[in-house]
Amino acid sequence: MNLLDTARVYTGQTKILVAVDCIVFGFDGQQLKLLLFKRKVEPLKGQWSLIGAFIKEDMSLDDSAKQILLESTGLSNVFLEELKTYGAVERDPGERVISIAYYSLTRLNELDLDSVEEYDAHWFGLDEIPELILDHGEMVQLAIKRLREKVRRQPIGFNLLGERFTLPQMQILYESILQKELDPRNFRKKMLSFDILTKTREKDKSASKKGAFYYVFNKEKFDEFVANGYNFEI
Amino acid sequence: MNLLDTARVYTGQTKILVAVDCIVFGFDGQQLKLLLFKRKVEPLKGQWSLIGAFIKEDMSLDDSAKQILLESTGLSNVFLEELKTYGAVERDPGERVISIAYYSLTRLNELDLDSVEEYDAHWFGLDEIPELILDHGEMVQLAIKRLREKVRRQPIGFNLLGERFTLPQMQILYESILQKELDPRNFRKKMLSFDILTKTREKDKSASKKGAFYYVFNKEKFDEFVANGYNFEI
DNA sequence: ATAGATAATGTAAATGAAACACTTATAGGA
DNA sequence: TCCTATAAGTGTTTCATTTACATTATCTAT
Repeated sequence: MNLLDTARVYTGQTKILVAVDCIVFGFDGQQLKLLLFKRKVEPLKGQWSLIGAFIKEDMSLDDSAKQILLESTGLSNVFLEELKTYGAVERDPGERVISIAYYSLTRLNELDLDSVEEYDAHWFGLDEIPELILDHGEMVQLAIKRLREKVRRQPIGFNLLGERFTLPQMQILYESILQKELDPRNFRKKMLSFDILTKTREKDKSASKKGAFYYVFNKEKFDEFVANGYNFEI
Repeated sequence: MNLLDTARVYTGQTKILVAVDCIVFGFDGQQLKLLLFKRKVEPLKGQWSLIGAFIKEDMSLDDSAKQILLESTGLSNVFLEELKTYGAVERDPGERVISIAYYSLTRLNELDLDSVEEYDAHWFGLDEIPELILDHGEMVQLAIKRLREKVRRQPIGFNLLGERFTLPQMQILYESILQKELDPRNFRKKMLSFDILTKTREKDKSASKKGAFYYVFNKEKFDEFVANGYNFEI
């Protein structure tokens, strides 16, 4: 009997544990960071891990991911996207688990610190990520790669910044994601050319005496931009 | 009790049916086609569907997808990549099923026609795709979108052509994927500039009296190309 | 008043993409 | 065998985009 002979016959099929794991990125103004958790249960208790949970009978994958994020960080309405599904037979030593990895971009300063502490979490710079359980390290590396690709095509950087931000802040963010220095003149020119930022009259003076003007993301213009089939290369 | 309190406690968790569905693309020399199957079992028997099967206990997702493809088309060693995982609670009326969609690019002329016929399959042009069961239509649309993006960045076109091919054939393929006409001078210039094609001495005379030279894909040069961090915009 | 530090700005050169038309090779029929 | 029809093959110019690069402006603190 081969695979297809039994296709779509529901009874007698193997059911499997399914989990969602979240790769949570945040930006602290200097560098891109990753939120990791100390695993609380056996096996592998005490080791660093992504946050995740099993899928419940009555919840979709996307909703599960959203809820995990809400419970662990207090954040909702964040950028959250499926990364890849991991389904090697022996990937979890406890029992077979298929895991759908999601990655999210969060505003680090809006985080609910109580939630985070409750779960024994810690932010790590990308160059100081500890060894992770199972295939979580692989998930993280793929997420970083995907983020680098995506940030060049879509303006997802806003998800990592606060409501308002300065162009120098934004440049630092892009530099920390792409891991390379960008020319400030070219960066500003390009970023402003999309015409999706609105300059405010206030300045952020925390980083310099002169101060840098705050900008806000202009959703209406962005929606037009998307409708016209955007191209957002940095 | 919230989601995270129970995270990674294996016992007592809900197990779920998990399936793999394959979107199979092929190119017949004129247009890009999609392989669809008449569903053989209830519910929804007789309707058009992607080919798929439930995951067995002892097989990874990737291997399941490979095997499905092998059984239904006789093809192995084809381009096969995860597309997205579909996990809405009510997506399957029979019972909850989480499905990992894969898409593959095959050489239509190498297909095992017996296998295909045995499964009541049919090739459809992208403009004549019938209504599909469940969320398979959505999967197909996403796969087409992904293919269009991907073909601009990676030389996956080779997977849809035979061992050897002419540049006009290749241009038709790209035009049928991207759904727009390309300038033959610019296309050839660009394609040859990657330096991953080797010209042979034979010509294909089926399409013209003059005949077009066959080229073959040069894997060594391509590997160099990849190693240097390619960029394959068409 | 000045020094120090970051923000803000423009232009020229190089590269890459797009637009465009004619010549070449061959088979098949006159 | 010569002519015709048909698709294959080829270069150049224009335009747009990207990269490289240096100075002035603004403000605070001393």
